[in-house]
Order: sequence, then structure tokens, then C-alpha cells
Amino acid sequence: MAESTRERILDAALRAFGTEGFAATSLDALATELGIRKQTVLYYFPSKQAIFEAVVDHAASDLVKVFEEQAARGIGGLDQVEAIVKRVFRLAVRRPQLLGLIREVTRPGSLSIDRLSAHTAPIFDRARDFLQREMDAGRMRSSDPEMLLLSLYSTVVGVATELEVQRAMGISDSLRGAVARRQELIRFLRAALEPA
Amino acid sequence: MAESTRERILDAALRAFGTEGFAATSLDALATELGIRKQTVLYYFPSKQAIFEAVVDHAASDLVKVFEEQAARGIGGLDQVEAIVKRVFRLAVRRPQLLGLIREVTRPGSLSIDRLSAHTAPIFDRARDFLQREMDAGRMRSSDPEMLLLSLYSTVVGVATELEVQRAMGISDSLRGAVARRQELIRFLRAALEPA
DNA sequence: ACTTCTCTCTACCAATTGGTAGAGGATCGT
DNA sequence: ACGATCCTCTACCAATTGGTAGAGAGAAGT
Repeated sequence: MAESTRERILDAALRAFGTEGFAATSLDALATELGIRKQTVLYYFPSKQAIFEAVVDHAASDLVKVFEEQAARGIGGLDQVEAIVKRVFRLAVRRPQLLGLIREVTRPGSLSIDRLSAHTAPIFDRARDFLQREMDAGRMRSSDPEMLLLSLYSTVVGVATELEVQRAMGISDSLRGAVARRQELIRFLRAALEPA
Repeated sequence: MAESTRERILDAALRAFGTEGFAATSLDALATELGIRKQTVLYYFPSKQAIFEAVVDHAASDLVKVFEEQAARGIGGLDQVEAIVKRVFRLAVRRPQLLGLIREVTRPGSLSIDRLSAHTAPIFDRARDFLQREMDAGRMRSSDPEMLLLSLYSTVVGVATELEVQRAMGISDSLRGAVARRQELIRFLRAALEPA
């Protein structure tokens, strides 16, 4: 078999949790979508919460991998920021549920936020150190690196995921639209980050 | 009576929908919180969906009011952008559920996105025209105003609402923290928008 | 042939969901 | 005094929720 039942469940759960959200996803709906019975789902995972946590772990490690791969290239300055934005966008286009899940986890009162943090804390530290280093070297405008990281995170995730807002604004959500958004975002970030 | 039952329901529903989300909010929990019975809630609103729509209308008009008030001042350039960011932040601190609700509505598959758009479309047009005007006048870096607006929206709403992310990043979420975030955000936006 | 393990199933459960029907108590204008 | 209107309640409902118990099929190892 190409994909194990367990993996199929995880894939469908990522899609469901990342778009509908945790509360709006029922085990019955999840199972029906896969052509299996709810009890089969509960054979692989002890509870709905456990599925969610497994999905979070899976998604987080995918995300971290993207960052680590890019970090390993050792590019500096704004080119590195641009490369990461491009990678995040590629991810957002290919697997939009992944960033949707992140937004679900970071919602107030989420139970699995610490689980996500455990995965992302190392790359967060790395990103902060990177920004600090670039600032010290004069390749980036000086500011509080943590706050800057928060701004960058908000902007990139927002532009990449706020599809409905874009639709409401009348902005195309086609692939061409995604590329245009990315380009505009990179211009925006470059302007914000370039040393004075 | 200081506040009618209907208004109390709307207030509690805004808080619940804006933090837990639509699906995770039950009419029973809502009623219990108010010390009334679920059927009393359903006396004022025909369905859960109707409550949500009423909350969206209410929240949207509050939001629009904030923008209209600031727009009426007729300040130009980056000072106007800064003033709006400050107002949004004040709103986010005083009534965090309000922006939380916006995020709930803009989630993929939301039923009330058009309802929100109907309220916000005019101020969106106004904001776009404003940006275009400022760009033409050379008071702002030139770029696609719609895309820029999307970036601005994402950044401001993200920084204002992503409390859990900030907590996970180790950033203080106190009032002092909010002010610091706002200041850093304004520096970030000014750098991004200043004419070259 | 037999057991064991892996997997998916049927059958069932108590609790909760959004929602309906209608009784009963105020408060009102007449 | 009287009906009408406004409001909140008790009682109830079918459907759905997450989860349990355990049967049975199939393959694998002995």
C-alpha cells in the first residue's frame, strides 16, 4: 500500500483541523472522508486530542525542516530573509492547511501551544540570533530583534494565509496572485529592513 | 436596568466567539455564563448563526467607527498610518475579542465573511485611495496599494492579536509589552513606507 | 493446526448539541 | 378588571458528539 491508514488519517486530520478548526472537526466526518469507520480512527489514536497533537508534531517538524534547510545554506542579510519568505510561500501554496493549523494552535486557549513551542523554540532562537548578527554587522536596520521577528512572523503568515481577506479585498487568489503577493511582500520587507 | 438582556447576550457572545470560536461555543455555556437559560437566548435570536451574525454586525460597525473617526481628522502621510495603528492597538488592548472575532470570520469556510465585507468594503476603498494619493504626492514609497494594504493589515492585526505566539516567544504580554510592541511596529511600518 | 498479532468492523453508550412547544408571570394600555 | 405583549422559564426532542467493548477476518509465526 502506498500510504498507511495511520498516515491517511494524519493527512486528512491536518486538512480538517487546519481549515475547519479543532472544534468543528468531528471524528465521524474525518472517518467518512477516508471511507473508514470512526472506530478505526480511534484504533490508531486514543482520542481526538491525541490526533491533534500528532498532527501538530508532524506539521511542526515539516515547518522546522524548511527553516533548517534554508538556515544551512548560510546566506546572509536580506537575501536570506527573502529566501525564507519564498519558502514559506511555497509551503503556503502547496499545503495551505499547514499554516492554517499553526493559526489554529496559536489561538487563545489552545491546548497544544506548548507542544508547538517546543518544536519552534530552537528556530526562533536561531532567527533572533541571525537578526541580531545582521544588525550588528550593519546589514540590517537596527531594532529589537524579538519584536522585529514578531512583526515579520505576523506579516508573512498573514499575507500567506489570509485568503479570505484577500478575496474580500478583491485580490486574486490564483497562483499568479500568490506570486504577486509574495513579490510585493518582499519589497515591503526589504524596505522595512534595509539599513538606513 | 443598565444593560438589556439582548445586549448582555451580544457581549458574552462576542467574547465567546472571539476567543473560543464559533464551533467551540455552545448556547448552553453562553446562557449559563449569563445566569439565564438557553431558551431565553433563543428567544432573542432565532439561531446560533443569527447570534453570530448580529455579533459580526456589531463588531464591524465598532471597527468601522474607529476608522471613520480617524479618517475624518484628515491627517496625511505616515502620521495618519501611525494614528490608525495606535487606535487599532488601543482597541486590541481594551477589547481583544473584537479582533479575535475578525480572525474567526476571516477563517476559510466562514459563512459570514460577506457580511463583514459589506461593512468594511467602504473603508477598504477609502484606505486604498488614501495610500494611492499619498504615493502620488511622494509622501509614501510607491507600490501596489492593494497589496500594501494587505501587508499592513496582516502585520497590524497579527502583532495586535497573536498573544499566544508572543507568549511562546517569551515576549511580555503586559500593557507595557503592548506599548513596546506598538512602538516597534510603528518603527517597522515607517521604515517600510517612507519614500526612498 | 494453533496461537498470536494486526486491523477493521458492528453495536452501543452517556453526554451534549441546536432547536421546538408551550406554560406562567410580569407589566402594560384600555 | 382585562386582554395583550414581553420575557423567562420547564419540558422535551432528534441528531451528533467523543469514546468503549468486543467480535471477526486475515496474515504470520510456531
